Amino acid sequence: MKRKITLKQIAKELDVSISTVSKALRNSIEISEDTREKVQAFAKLYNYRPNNIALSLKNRKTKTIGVIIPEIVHHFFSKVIKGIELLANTKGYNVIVGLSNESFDKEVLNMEMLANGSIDGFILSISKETLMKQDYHHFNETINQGMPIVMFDRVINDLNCDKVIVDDYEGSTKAVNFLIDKGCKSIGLITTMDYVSVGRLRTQGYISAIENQGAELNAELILKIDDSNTSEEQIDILESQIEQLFENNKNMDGVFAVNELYALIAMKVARKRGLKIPEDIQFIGFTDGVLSKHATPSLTTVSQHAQAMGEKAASLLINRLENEEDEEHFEKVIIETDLIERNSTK
Amino acid sequence: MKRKITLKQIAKELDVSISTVSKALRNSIEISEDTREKVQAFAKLYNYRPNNIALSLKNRKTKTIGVIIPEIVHHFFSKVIKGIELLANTKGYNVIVGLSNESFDKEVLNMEMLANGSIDGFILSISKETLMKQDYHHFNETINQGMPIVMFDRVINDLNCDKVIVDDYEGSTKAVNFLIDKGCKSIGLITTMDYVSVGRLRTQGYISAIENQGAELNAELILKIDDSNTSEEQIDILESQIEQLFENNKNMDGVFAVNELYALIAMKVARKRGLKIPEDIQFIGFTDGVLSKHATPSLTTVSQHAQAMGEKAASLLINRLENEEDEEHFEKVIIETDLIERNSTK
DNA sequence: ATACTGGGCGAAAACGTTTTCGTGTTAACA
DNA sequence: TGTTAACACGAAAACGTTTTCGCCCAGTAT
Repeated sequence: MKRKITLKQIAKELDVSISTVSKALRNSIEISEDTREKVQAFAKLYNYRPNNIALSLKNRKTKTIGVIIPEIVHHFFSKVIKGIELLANTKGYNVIVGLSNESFDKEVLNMEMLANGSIDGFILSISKETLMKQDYHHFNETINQGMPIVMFDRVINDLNCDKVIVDDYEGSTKAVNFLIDKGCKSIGLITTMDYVSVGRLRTQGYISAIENQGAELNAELILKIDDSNTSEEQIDILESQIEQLFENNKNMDGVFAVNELYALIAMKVARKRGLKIPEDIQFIGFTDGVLSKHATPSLTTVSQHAQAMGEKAASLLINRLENEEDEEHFEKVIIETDLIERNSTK
Repeated sequence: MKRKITLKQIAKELDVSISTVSKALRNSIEISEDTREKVQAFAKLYNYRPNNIALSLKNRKTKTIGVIIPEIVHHFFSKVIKGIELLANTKGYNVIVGLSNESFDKEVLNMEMLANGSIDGFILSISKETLMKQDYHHFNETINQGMPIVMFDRVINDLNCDKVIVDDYEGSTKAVNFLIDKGCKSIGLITTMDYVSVGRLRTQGYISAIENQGAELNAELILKIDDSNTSEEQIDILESQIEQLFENNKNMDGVFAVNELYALIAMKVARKRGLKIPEDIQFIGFTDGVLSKHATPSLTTVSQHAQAMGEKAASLLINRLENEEDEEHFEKVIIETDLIERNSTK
């Protein structure tokens, strides 16, 4: 077991100075061709690679991006990571992942762990608990220390950082309008509580689509789920709430859900009640997960282009890291949504 | 924007030496109480945190684990990462993620990027291309340089590292026996090509369960899918292959699939052919993804306990990193599978 | 013979820590 | 008063790089 070789060892072995070795390896013209070749041959033989940590210390940059997300077992987030990793890799960056588990404390802890020199910048999506507490001091402190942040999906507006979001509002109106075009007269909405900004925006999109149609808004048709405690076995509760929604709106012939799970459960309830999809009732979800694609019937959905979001976020961050120029001017990139038609709509 | 403060700056400000500051902050008795308090107060005021990179360089350890996986948009792998992250975090370690995308070259590249000091050890699952080429030099080199590796799920046996695997063989026999117990007389198998070790083992489990029953093995009942080109739109091909399987075995009344997607598509085909699930034909998949849980009908499945695998892998690695003693003796941990009964079986 | 020029190389600083080993001052003791 | 011990602190090395600057020597010009 031979440990990795260092410049110092090469220098000693070849009886030259460390500086000479370093310069020779970097093909400096200061060094004679003879010495250069000798050093390079030796280095190659021993498979020399510069130590990253030493380089990081010297250059005061790590070429590493910190990513903090609420959850990784989640199609959307893992796809974003994929996008980040893909782009980061092409630019020679590594990606270090921290999970907040939707917890404020873990989010803060994770950021503190990474902000002490381990990374050059953050890409993150805010945890639900943080959104609820509205305590953003850790973001501000990080930014004030000169470490750039790029937020995606769950962002807060008045913060000095770049943001990448999906056009939730527009995506929702698109979906609801689509249902209306397909003949739906009574469209239900299954959404989250308002503190999750994406839930709020999607709700607003629904509302404006309905109102633009000249139809009056029926509060009975809107179901707001409290998913703050993310326990797996509240799925039963979810199902009974949706059951209730159907019970209260017997003539409901369309449902827009802000995520695919809600949509799937709703379809299940509809089926139980003997409704045919999409003949009697149509469904659209929001997100581009696997569930939608392989559900029966497959679910028409508003695609968020998660991977593109990740790539864009990484690209924004790396740009900011490598061009110090454009300080004080922050971008807010909006990723367009697409409506993917499948079999849950006519 | 004030950059992070260093020992040197504190020393200058308080007119003491760097060593004094360092010792004062670590509560060394060498330093008088007066000075200690003064330094600590100042440090607290300016929110001093030691620079991780400098510490890494000094200690020659980074407290960071490198994870290389073939794909992250995948329930199994993301759950493993979750387990790794969870355990690593409690031990003060960070996790840096690299994706091989099932490509040999990217796997090698990613490992090289990280093996130069950025991390203390690897946790990885081998890419399909690497398995096919059977070129493991990069693993051996890494190990020879004194950097420990823990492999999970897709492992190779004759390598000096710890391994965490799921008992694929036993899981499969369990599943097939379950189908037999439930009255299935003609059980189909949908599996992958043999070079994917987990596919091979699961196939063997199927075979031995059938043979143990005294039944003769019918090659017609076994469908091996070539998923080496992982293009999304070969799903149609997949479907038609499964269609063929049904066509060739009209009396098939049970199907065991080595992953949940195969099982779902098979259920879809069965439904198209007018078969009722589970009355006419029963299904079991392998994996614990979301699809199984929310499919219609929900899929009985062999659960792999992915998160537990991740935790175990991280724990093995960290143990090895922190106790230099037990070199040369490597563990192979087997995670038991569980059969989760849902509605695709009687 | 003297003064330049420049090629080839090494010493040293710097990045931010921790830690070992002095060293100077003071108080106590003989 | 002289020796010693304890106390409080600082200098410096080390981790592995890169880079600036200076030095030596040979060759060329004067």
